[in-house]
Amino acid sequence: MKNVTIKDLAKITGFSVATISRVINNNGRFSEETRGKVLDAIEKTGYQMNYSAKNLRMNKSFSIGIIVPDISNYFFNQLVQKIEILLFNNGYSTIICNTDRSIEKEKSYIKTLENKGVDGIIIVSGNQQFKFEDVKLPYICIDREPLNKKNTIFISSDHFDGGYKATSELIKHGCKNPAIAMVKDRESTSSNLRFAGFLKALKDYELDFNPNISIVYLDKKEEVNDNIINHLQKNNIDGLFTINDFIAFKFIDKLKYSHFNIPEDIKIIGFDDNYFNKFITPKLSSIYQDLDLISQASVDSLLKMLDKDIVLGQSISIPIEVHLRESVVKKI
Amino acid sequence: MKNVTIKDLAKITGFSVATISRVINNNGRFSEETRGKVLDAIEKTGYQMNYSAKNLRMNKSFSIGIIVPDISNYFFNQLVQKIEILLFNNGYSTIICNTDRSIEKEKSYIKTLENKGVDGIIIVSGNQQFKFEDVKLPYICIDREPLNKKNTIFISSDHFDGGYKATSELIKHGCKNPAIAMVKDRESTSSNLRFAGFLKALKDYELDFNPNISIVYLDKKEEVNDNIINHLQKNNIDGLFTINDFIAFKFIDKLKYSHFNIPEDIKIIGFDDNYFNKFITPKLSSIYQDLDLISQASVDSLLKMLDKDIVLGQSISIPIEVHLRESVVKKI
DNA sequence: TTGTATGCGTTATCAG
DNA sequence: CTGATAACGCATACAA
Repeated sequence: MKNVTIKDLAKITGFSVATISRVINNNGRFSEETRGKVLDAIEKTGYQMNYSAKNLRMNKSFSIGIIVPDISNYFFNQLVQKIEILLFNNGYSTIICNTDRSIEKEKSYIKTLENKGVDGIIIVSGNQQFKFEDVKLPYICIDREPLNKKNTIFISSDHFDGGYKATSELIKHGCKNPAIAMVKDRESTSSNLRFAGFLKALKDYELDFNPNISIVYLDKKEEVNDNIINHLQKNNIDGLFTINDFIAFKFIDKLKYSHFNIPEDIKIIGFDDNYFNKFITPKLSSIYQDLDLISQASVDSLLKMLDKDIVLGQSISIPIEVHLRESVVKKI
Repeated sequence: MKNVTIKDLAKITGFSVATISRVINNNGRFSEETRGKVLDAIEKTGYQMNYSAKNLRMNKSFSIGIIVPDISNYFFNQLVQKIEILLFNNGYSTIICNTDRSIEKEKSYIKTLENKGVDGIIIVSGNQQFKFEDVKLPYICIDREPLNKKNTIFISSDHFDGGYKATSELIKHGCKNPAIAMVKDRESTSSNLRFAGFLKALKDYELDFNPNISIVYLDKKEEVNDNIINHLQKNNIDGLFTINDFIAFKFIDKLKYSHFNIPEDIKIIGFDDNYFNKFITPKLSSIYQDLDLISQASVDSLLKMLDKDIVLGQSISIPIEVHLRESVVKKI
């Protein structure tokens, strides 16, 4: 059964393909009667638009690429899912590219995406080193501040505020010697800002900052080993702001086999507010990022960008929320 | 800067577009010398294939739709991610459709996918009622047994074995009165088989089955409420096989506020082996599904199907594994 | 308000 | 081994 085309519709209705096309796209002018007849024919034949032809003709592909460091991470996979749905509802397909935090992969993916003819790209977080000077497609950045903001939109949670509030909560609940746990050599706009927020809180509450003590570095595999636990013990760390929830999970798990009690001896707060925070023991406090707002803003901006209907160079900041649970306050 | 096309390459090299096309696709015959020249020109110009044109001409789209009941579910989102990567590596884009377990949405998505011109569809789990008689595209089924297997491939973990082994482990570890927890009115091939495995285990170990006691139904929101806990208490349920890990999480959370201790008073085992099982207290036992094998088999089958290089009607069964943890055995 | 004709970039057929 | 050309389905400039 051959697919029916506008040519067939033309034959059936007696109009020309041009008129059919106009009715379908609702542009140009035609009589109501014509519209009715064409719509009838479409109904009867089950006509379906051939998007390859349309795309070729209009030089569009109705697909968007999204570049993300690590799709197994809660925040990223939620974000991708939400963006995917929003784009789908706008008629776009989403092509997901997982870089494994490798700059080479990122570059190669961007090439592939250009090659595939996507209409635009959403770049999520990732290593700061890579510049986008040579990306010709419209793109927006989530959580990674581009060096040159002139021709893009930058969307991000207020990570500085998140780091600040996370640390402040630890201090307000009695921590005299809080530390931050982060991954060695993993630089990103968002983690840098969270760290800056951490520092600012220490300063505002007049606590000392000693980089050798107050920063707990994990290796790339994010392993929490005995050395790290010893470090906490030796230096009387009584509060821990982990750069994300997943790392907090690993600390909580490891600390079960130590002399630390949470939150009595050490309080912990993470970032992202993973769905499972409520199900671990103790329930994990965290900084909540509004995934719905972020994805909505991203898709809106990108689609407007495609329509050249937006001023470039903007930065959009999404507020965070503190979600306090047992890992900081026993009774909640 | 206009995109360079094979026409430009033809002009540059002095060959015809036909020859250029042959070299690019490596079909037909041409001299090594020709190939070299063309490849040079491609290199120099940075030529990129226009897939819309190719797709139009070849009546292909190099995109695949995947229909999934609930992307927020661990098993489904992992599966989708893995399939997405495999397809991408084969040059295909993936269009993800989340049905929210609604048959209407499912039907409408299938229409949209046909409309978008995808080359094939992967259908994951979902309600059994829907028939695929009218799906014209090639499709494969994961975890949902199609009524008519003649023109598809059916891929699934061995859910019966999973249900059997989960229940057997409870019994072997001392449960005299195990129950199964499942969602009311959510019929799927996989949950039916898990349930069948549960029944078979009871029978083999000569335990009674009383549907009013041994089946714990949750409502669609999967809420574990006080009534349910009372039911466990009143009927001396000492083992619980939950139809997935997520429901197990909710039980574990709720049971913390009851007189039950896990695993002393009641043992729990789930299904899917969620990544977070290791991080909750007690660590959750589960039936592990091999997501890599499932996704690999699915993509392989579908791609072969597109090449008409596979015998239809096959069923592929993927073995499961029991992962025992603290929720069944205290020391592991 | 409608029709005609052209071209988007590619592949495939046929002829040389 | 290579070239000329038609065709894929659609949108649009221009003509009527």
